[in-house]
Amino acid sequence: MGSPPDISLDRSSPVPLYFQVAAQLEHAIIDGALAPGARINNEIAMAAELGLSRPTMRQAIQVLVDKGMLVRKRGVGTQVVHGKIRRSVELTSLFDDLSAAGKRPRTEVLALDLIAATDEISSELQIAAGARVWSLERLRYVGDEPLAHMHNVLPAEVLDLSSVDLAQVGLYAALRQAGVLMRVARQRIGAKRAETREARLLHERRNAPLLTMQRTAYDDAGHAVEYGAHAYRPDLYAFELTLVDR
Amino acid sequence: MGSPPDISLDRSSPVPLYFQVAAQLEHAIIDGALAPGARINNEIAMAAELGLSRPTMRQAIQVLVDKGMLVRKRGVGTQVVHGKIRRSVELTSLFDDLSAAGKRPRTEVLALDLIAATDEISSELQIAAGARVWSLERLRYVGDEPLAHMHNVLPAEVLDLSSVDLAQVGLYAALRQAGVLMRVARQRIGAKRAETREARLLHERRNAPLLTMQRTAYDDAGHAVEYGAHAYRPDLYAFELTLVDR
DNA sequence: GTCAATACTTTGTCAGGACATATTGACGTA
DNA sequence: TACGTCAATATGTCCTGACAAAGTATTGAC
Repeated sequence: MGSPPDISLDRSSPVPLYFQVAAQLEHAIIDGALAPGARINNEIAMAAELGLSRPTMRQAIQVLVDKGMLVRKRGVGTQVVHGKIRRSVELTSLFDDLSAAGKRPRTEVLALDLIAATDEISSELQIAAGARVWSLERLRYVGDEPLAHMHNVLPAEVLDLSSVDLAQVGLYAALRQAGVLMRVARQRIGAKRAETREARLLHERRNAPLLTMQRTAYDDAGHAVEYGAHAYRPDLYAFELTLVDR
Repeated sequence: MGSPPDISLDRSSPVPLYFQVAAQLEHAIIDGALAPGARINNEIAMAAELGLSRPTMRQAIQVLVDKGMLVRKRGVGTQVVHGKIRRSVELTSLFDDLSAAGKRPRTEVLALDLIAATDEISSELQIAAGARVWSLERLRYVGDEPLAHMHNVLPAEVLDLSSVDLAQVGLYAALRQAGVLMRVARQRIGAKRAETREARLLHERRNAPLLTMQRTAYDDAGHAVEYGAHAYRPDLYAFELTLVDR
């Protein structure tokens, strides 16, 4: 068994105990104090050391199992996953992703219009055909190079996009600021040829391969709040994710 | 509150109670007995009706929350997610996926060799350079059309691939049959141009866009058991996934 | 030395209980 | 009508306790 990392709990904090433990274990893994392949102490002993109940300890460990950082085996114990963990699948925007990766994304708003939803859009967003929606077209740059061409559609009543500085704020951050809690997204990742306009926007040749993603995002009441169709330059972007089989 | 679906429990079954409940709730959602947007009964009442403890009921619901089929809100209740749920992100092979989708996948093995791991392969699989690995190259068809060109590499000691009928059995099924429990995979999805040979294999034009995926899969002890590099025809395949923000 | 049985270890499942927190609706007041 | 307050509702967190199941180590017999 590995020696336990230094975990301290603040019982007066509003942050749940299980979350505090999970966060500190996660740091220990990321910092290397818990090495890949290392066995951590058993959950009964750890719970006793920290003065927690076992289900609380289990819940903390489960958070990291879900992130793919720990694996558990009945009769054996819990081990740090070998190999580099990139990130779990998360419901974040490209702006959030690039920012988190230390890249300074820059956004150019190509068009923002309040339009009537087409049949396709109304079907995706499950709203009445002809309902008012924001249609937002943007280019996202990293450095001097355009990385993504993005078209997003949102029901008008979700938020007033005209009052958001979309060159500075990612779309999802704006939704969060407006109190929209996104909980579920359906996503489809594919590839296509760059058409003439899009190729020009993305500094690629016509017919160059582009990585594509369509997404419909739903809030915590289950209402569709965004439909997006994005195209990315594959030399500048890829979807990296860690899958965990429970 | 919606009326509770008809849930029956077999307490003599080895299947955990929480799993039985989750499965039946899932069927109720898929069959339409629980409509999108519908509120399900509160967890305390449901636990009482089923003669379960509340944590067990919570665990069942959590399974479906993790699958993106239910959303929970404190003070309000638990609701079926609006919108069609495709599937959660799962650690499955393309063969499994296509089979589950009712498509009859056909496989053509192009090459199977026992080779010495290159530096790149040994780095990905975290094995010694020069160690023995299986190198497997295949084409996967749906109907008469090739859908994917796949190259997979596995450490030799994981299983003996030469004794597997890879035209009939998916690679992951073979690993499972050999007792390998895959738990975590790192995946990278991108796009590229089809090179000459690959284009010919996939019945595409040279330089056509292909959807790509590289994957390293780890077993439940954290050992890398597979590295794969796949290319798909984007007209025949896309990655569809449902993200859940917990 | 090998193999089978047993004991030990550790996670998985389940129960019952209590309190905290967020949400919503009803009601009262200005 | 609008706003504030309060109670009811429902999930979120945490605790104690017990048994089951899977994996590993140890021991004894051959």
